[in-house]
Amino acid sequence: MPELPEAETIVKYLRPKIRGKRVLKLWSNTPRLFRQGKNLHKISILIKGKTILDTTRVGKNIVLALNNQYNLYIHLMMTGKLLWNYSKLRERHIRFSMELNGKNTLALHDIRKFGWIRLIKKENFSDARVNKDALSISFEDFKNSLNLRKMKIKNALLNQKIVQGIGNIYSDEILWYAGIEPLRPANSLNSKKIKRIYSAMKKVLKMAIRKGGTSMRDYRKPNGKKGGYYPIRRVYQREGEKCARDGAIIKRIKIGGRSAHFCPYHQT
DNA sequence: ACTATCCCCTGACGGC
DNA sequence: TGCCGTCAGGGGATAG
Repeated sequence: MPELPEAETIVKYLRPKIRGKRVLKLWSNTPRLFRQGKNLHKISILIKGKTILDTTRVGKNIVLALNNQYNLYIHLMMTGKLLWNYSKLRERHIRFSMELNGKNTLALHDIRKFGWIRLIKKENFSDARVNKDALSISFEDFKNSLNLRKMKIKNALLNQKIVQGIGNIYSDEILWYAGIEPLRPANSLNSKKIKRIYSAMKKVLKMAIRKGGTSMRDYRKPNGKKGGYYPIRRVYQREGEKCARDGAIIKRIKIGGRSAHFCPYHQT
C-alpha cells in the first residue's frame, strides 16, 4: 500500500533517471485510469513531445512536472507500482506506459486498477495543498485541524484533507509511538498529546523512508526490490503478539471498515 | 461538518 | 479439484 514513504522512495529512485527526458509515446488499455471524463488521447495531446523537468511528491501523489503548464499526477492507490524499463514478457497488469527518449519506459502496473493518472495545471498546485503534506505541515496547522474534528484520531490521520500521506500502516505505527488509542476523538487530545503524535508522525515516516518503505504484498521499488520497514513495524498486522514496549498483547479492531492495531496497555 | 456505508477491482486464502 | 465467501484498503460518492 503505497503511502508517503513508498511514494518518496519511488520519487528518489526515478528523479535522476527521468529528469530532462522527452515523452515520445503513451499507451494504455485502461480508460478508467484517467477519471473525470479524460482519456488517453486528451492526455497525449498535452504531453507528447514535452520534457519532464522534475519528479516530486505531495502526500501519496507522485508528480511529474512538464515543461508546459501541467503536472502529471500519479496515485498508486493500493496495488500500483511504477516500473522503470520493465520486461514486457514478464509483466501482467500493465495499465499505462510512457516511452521516453533514450529507449526508456515508465510503466504503471496495477493489479486492481484503483490507481489513477491526472493532468493538473501548475496554477492549481497550490501551497495550501503542499503544506498539508505530513512532512511539511506545521505543528500549529496540525493541531488546529485536529482541534476542529471530533472524528477518531485514527480516521483523522487517514483523512487526506487534514494531513496528506498517511495510510493504514503508518497511522497504526504513529499512534503506537505516540501512545494514543486510535479510538480517541481528535478534539479530545490536549496540546501535549498532539505534540506526541506530531513528533511520532515525522519520526515514523522518516524512518520508513530510510528503510525504503513497507513491502507487505504488492509494493516494490521501481527496480523491483522490497522496502525494509515491514520487519521493524511495531503494531500493524501484529495482532496477538507482544507489544515491544510493555509486553501487552496487541489488539486488532475495526474502525470505519479498516483494521486498526494497537497496544491496549500503553495507548490511552 | 461529520458518520456510515457502498463501490471500484483482483488475487489470496480458508472452509467444505 | 473447485466453488464460494471474505478480506485487503484509498478515496469518491451518497444518504442521513
